[in-house]
Amino acid sequence: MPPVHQLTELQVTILRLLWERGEATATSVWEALYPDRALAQTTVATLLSRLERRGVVARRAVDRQYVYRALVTEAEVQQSMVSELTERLFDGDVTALVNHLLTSNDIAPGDLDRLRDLIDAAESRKEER
Amino acid sequence: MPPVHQLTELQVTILRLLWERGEATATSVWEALYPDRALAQTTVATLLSRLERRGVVARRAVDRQYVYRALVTEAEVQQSMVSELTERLFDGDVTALVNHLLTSNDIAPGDLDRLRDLIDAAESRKEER
DNA sequence: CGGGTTGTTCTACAGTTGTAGAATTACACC
DNA sequence: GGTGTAATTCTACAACTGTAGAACAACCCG
Repeated sequence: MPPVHQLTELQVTILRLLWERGEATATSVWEALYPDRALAQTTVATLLSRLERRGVVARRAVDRQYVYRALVTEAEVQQSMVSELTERLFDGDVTALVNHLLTSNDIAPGDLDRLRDLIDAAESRKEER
Repeated sequence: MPPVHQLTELQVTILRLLWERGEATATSVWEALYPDRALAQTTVATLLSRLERRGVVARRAVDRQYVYRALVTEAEVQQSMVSELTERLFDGDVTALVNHLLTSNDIAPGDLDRLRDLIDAAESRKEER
């Protein structure tokens, strides 16, 4: 697994499409993006080429076009970006991050119960080992 | 409060120093950074100037130097960067983020109990309103 | 007053990103 | 076999970032 370090918003957006679909051509990525971001096709092609050069995605030739797929998993990117952010903004203190999330307004009423369940699940996973 | 959008790692590192200290001269920021990142003093000065131009920090002249202070609060930056990340990587689902954190190895044994307390606290805050 | 010291600003440069037109390639079909 | 058509690659550019030397300003001290 290559070092993911940081990806920009647009790069992640593209990766998400690849994760969802497994594989996709440049054109189909462009189409999927279009409603939100009306980029030129060549722009998307450029982005994908650069990601390929960086080793973030790979491609294979099919017919007359390339089909791209992600070389990094969603979990890997989440892992590295979240821990980067935790480190940077919360001094590595995960509970501080969670506390921030709880204090923010982004929490829906039912979420709190779901979180308790998640914590219980995490606990039993821990005990198992 | 100005739109913070995204800040790079180094920019946040500098801001953190300003938050800790309230105010700081370019030189003292440089000194504090030095053990970790051996930058030239002029580099740090450049960074601070640019942040000032962007309205992220302000400065006032004292003696023969400038004293910088942050114009954005730590909470604001956390807010905007975390929700940005949640949006981007977890489709805005905060519980998915927390779940990721719980599943990762960054959780210390005692953290789970602390999190339960935090959830309880969040709940009573919610009920109060 | 002259020169060293210290801090700030200017200028510069390479790398990355978002952006996309221009050029090229390769088919597919008449 | 010539010509659209569709895709890829090349080239370009502005903005931002990390990086820092060079130049400048202002003070302090002898």
